[in-house]
Amino acid sequence: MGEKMKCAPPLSKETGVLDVKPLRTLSPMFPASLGLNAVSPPASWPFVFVTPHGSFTSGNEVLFPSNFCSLYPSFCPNGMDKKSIKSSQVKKTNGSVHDGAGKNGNGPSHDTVLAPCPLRAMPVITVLSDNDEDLLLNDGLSTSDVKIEQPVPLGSCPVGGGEIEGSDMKKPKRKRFKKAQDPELMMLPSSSYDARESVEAILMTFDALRRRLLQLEEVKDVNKRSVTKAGTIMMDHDLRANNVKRIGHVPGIEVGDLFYFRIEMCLVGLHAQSVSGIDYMTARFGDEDDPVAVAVVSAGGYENDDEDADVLIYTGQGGSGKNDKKQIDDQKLERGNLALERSLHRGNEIRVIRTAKDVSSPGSKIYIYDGLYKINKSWVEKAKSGFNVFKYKLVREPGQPDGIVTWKMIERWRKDPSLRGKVILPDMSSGDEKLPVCLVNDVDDEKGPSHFTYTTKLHVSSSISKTLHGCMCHNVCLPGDANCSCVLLNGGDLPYTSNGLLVSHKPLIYECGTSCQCTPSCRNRLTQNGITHRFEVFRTKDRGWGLRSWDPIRAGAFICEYTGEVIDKGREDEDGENEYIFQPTNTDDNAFSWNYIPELLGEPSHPDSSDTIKPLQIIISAKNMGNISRFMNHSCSPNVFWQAVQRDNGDEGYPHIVFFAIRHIPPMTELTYDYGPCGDEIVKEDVPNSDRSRRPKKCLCKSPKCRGVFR
DNA sequence: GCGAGTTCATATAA
DNA sequence: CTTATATGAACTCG
Repeated sequence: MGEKMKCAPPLSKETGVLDVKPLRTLSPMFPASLGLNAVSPPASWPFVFVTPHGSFTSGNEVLFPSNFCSLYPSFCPNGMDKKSIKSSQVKKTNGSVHDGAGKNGNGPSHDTVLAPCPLRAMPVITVLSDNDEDLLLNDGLSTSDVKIEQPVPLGSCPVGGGEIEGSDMKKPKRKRFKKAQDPELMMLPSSSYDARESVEAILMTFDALRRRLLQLEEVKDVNKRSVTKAGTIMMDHDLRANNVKRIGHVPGIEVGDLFYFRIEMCLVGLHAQSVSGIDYMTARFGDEDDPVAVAVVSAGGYENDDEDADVLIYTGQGGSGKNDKKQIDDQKLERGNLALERSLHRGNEIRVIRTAKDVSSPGSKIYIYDGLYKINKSWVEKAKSGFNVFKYKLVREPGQPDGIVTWKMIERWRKDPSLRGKVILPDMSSGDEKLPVCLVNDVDDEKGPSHFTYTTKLHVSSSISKTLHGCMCHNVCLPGDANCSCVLLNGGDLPYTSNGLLVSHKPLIYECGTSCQCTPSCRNRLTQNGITHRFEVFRTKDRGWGLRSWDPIRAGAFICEYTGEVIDKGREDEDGENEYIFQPTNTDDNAFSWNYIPELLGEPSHPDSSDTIKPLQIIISAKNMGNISRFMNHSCSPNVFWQAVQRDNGDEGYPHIVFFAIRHIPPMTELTYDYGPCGDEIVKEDVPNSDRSRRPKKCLCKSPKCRGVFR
């Protein structure tokens, strides 16, 4: 796309000189999207990826592009050849015992040379059972206490520097599922946090790709296949995690994790079947091989709703007609049914994925990982059709975090909000929001936050210019409409999908405003129409009040706007310490790593980087008036990011600040965003008076990537 | 607005 | 390498 950024390099206010920000190595927004955590790659080198481990098999020489080191000196350690850096050694230690934690100096340290590698060969965390699998399977039949995660050997990493593939790229050979016994795969462990990071990065990349494909499909009249297309692209590029089937816990995946498509569970190794409900593998028990089930997807939704949430009655597969779901034959004891039967005898753990209806998009389902179960008994039943079906009773293993129980609990609250309990205020907004926002305290005796006025509006001082743009669309703005001035302002596309998801993070998004002709139902008015999730402000254990949602929040979904009063620079702390300040930081180029990778679609890489982004002047104080966003806490591993949206005035330094979900967020998970790094200048130099309110505070986010302090 | 039916997909085991 | 299988996903129709 030939979109041109109109932003000039920023002028420093004090000197009037070009204000060139030094490149930062902090990753304020996204811990590691595909390993791009340390730097954003230069546009001319789009296919550079950095493994979160920094470990490569010995003998693999990885080459930097010629300009790489000059652009990112922090990446190229002194004394190393600029063009060719031999990565740190990875010992292949067949059979040796690892502690599996990586925290005791066993894993790669942060000083390890991070060597970039072409995308196709991006090392994906792959998880193995211990090489002594026989022992594990017989000893309690659980691998859940063994966490050995490894990057796959970079066999396909081309030596000689990554050739950039364009749209004419050949279909790469897809890697098959690996056998857990393969000694090739026995390598050093790394921390389980790396696995989490990898899983999140894979899911983020998939969904960004999917949203972009959806956006393209709306304009061109092509086959509507964004989900499968995005999935195929991910698979073809080996952008996946846990590509080794295993019994029990899958590293990087936690009970309660959400998925919107079956392919998402394939990509992260939770459930390898794209359609079938029973995932199984042949495992070795002593000197016998036996097929056992490793994961099942319960597609039945809540049909056994009143039953014990820890029990699942699962029906076997097979016996149904070709294009028909009806039984036309007895089920046979083969494939998945056989595996489930063997699992009953072997007593192995089986991952269970339950489904719920997605209320925000009727007809589609949400998949919820509900943890490990074991089969308790099995029997054959005559179905309504008169044919035999297999039934299996699965019972949840004790001691796991809540999964589907939380969903069922919220379902009850929704019908009768009094069941929520510990409610201080049923609606903090007193009806101003479209949905009530309750204030709850499950933790201590605090009766609520100090007084403020709830407002859903941004209160702007009159000095801000009000020149408005406006489109002439009659009903609603349509994707690809070259006559819509709002589409053009947004670079040729509507920024949101038809179901209200942000496609890509942008320096600035132009929504339709008061001078646009389109109706309020125009999709380009997403964030001005108010909240769409049922939120609660709750008491945290150690960080005051926080924000979370009863509803699941999908990646890219609009959460809320930062409302309050726009204040002049230098007046942030006029009446003492002000913890309710929003001030945009211009150092978050990592926000753009949330976006899809253009090269995967054969598009040129986008020039969205810090030097094209005009810094925003706006400072918002929510001290005296504000909404739910004033309760959102800081995290160094956030699940929410902010986005500037132009809507009702012409001054691009004073946009609205709105929040979107980075990834799928399960119900009752605290929402957090990154308040931005402490500028070095603030930490090192004396804090000027005008910056007293921005004094660095000790961070309690507990993220492994925690920077220790925030503003 | 829904449920049934249709079409076109896909990852994996065998 | 090919083929059969499956509690898919998105759409159309009544």
